[in-house]
Amino acid sequence: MREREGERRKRLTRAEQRERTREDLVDAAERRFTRDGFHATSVDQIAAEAGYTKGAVYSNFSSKEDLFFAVYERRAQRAMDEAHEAIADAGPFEGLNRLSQAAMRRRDADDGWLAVFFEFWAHAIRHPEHRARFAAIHGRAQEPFVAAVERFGEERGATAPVPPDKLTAAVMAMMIGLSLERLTRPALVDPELASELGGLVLEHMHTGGGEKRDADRTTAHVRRRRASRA
Amino acid sequence: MREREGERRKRLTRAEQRERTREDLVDAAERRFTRDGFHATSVDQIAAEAGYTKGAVYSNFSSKEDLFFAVYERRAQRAMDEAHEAIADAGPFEGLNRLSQAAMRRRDADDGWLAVFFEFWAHAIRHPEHRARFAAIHGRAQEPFVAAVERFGEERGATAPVPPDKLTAAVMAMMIGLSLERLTRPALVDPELASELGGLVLEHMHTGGGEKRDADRTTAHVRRRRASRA
DNA sequence: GACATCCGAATACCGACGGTATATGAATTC
DNA sequence: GAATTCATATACCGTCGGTATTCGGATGTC
Repeated sequence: MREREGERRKRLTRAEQRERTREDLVDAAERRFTRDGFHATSVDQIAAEAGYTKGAVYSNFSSKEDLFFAVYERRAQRAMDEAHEAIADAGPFEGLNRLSQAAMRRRDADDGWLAVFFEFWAHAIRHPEHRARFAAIHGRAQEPFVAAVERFGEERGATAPVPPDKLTAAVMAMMIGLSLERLTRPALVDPELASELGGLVLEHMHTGGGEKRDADRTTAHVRRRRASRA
Repeated sequence: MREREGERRKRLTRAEQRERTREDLVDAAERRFTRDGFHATSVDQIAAEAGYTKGAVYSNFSSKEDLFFAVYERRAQRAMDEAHEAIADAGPFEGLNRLSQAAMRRRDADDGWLAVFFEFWAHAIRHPEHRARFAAIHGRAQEPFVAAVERFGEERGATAPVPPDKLTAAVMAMMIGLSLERLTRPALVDPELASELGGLVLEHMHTGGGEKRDADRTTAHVRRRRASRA
């Protein structure tokens, strides 16, 4: 890694060198984190994989978490660009459709990232100094979907009883919960079920909720909620 | 902790002593794990909280994970007993209703456990030697709910297009995803929304899916699924 | 009841970890 | 071309999970 594509490092200015080191480290961190997880990957291993030592890491990042955030931010940005493009190209319906299909196609290849993402999420819950930054990226990554849900409602001419950001968060949380389950008990999760339930919820929330249904077909949960309002 | 309620430890037989030590350690582990998390809690701290040293832990448990499993198994057993009782007492409708209310009431108090549960789940995903045991407990803990979903379907006289264990796993995964989201971005998760969506999915799956609806009210996701079948 | 055995728990120790303080040497500045 | 700066390497720290060993009281035997 001391040379890259035959190009001698010596030719680089200090700022370029630093930038290249940063990129090398983020690349190596992404490979190792997704392969082995956050805790199981040591800072030494990442540095070695990139062709440096720990000193390079701590001179470019303030902590192991900061390095992970660099990976996360890059991945989130790419996903947002992809989502924005799909929705701008094909509108909210077909855009979400395409994104959902693409995610399904990538499913197994993304398991490593998904695993480390959950691991770091759990880590962030316990460490207030990282929680806000995690929540910020996680929230920003959902913005294209919130926008799509808004347009979905507009094109339907229906307003959901829940604001679009909360509705989007709920639907995505559902997908995420199913992904988490799939990593532990793969046979139990039908991949099509996830996207069908997502669609169901979205639809339901834009057709007046359960209020058009007759009482017999209402679940205990919903009935209890109505009772507690009265 | 060397004495308990004025009772001298010396009076105990060796087997009783060992059993008491185990209980003390599991109690201390539960307190520490739920308060600080799995990785942030050291085996030394747990031992000290229980009034022992690390030696006591490793003479009673094969690893830190084994100790966590002891905590998890005890909690799972208690939850199962509670669920079985509620459903046996009040039937699947009102039983799930009561359990859902009880969970809502405990919500904030259970955050610590929820956090360490997620943390360990992510840990188990990366460690095959613990994954099976985790999946077994996690699966067993859902059995009362699977049974309730089955009875729900029977009393409705409707069969869901998805087997009850998969349907239960999906609904619970949804709840879990929303809980996870709430730990990071509390304001974004409406607590009532979770149980309403759970009820919605359950109901929907026992009323012939979306097939009775007209085409206009079907989402892009569902339309795509139907198209891909044809 | 005295002695030998057993075994649960305490103690001492190990390598690996994240992080820090310091050293080094090449790029930059004057 | 000497002084300075600064990115990276190196040496070191406290803490961790886990293990090997030691210790001492309960247990079994006569």
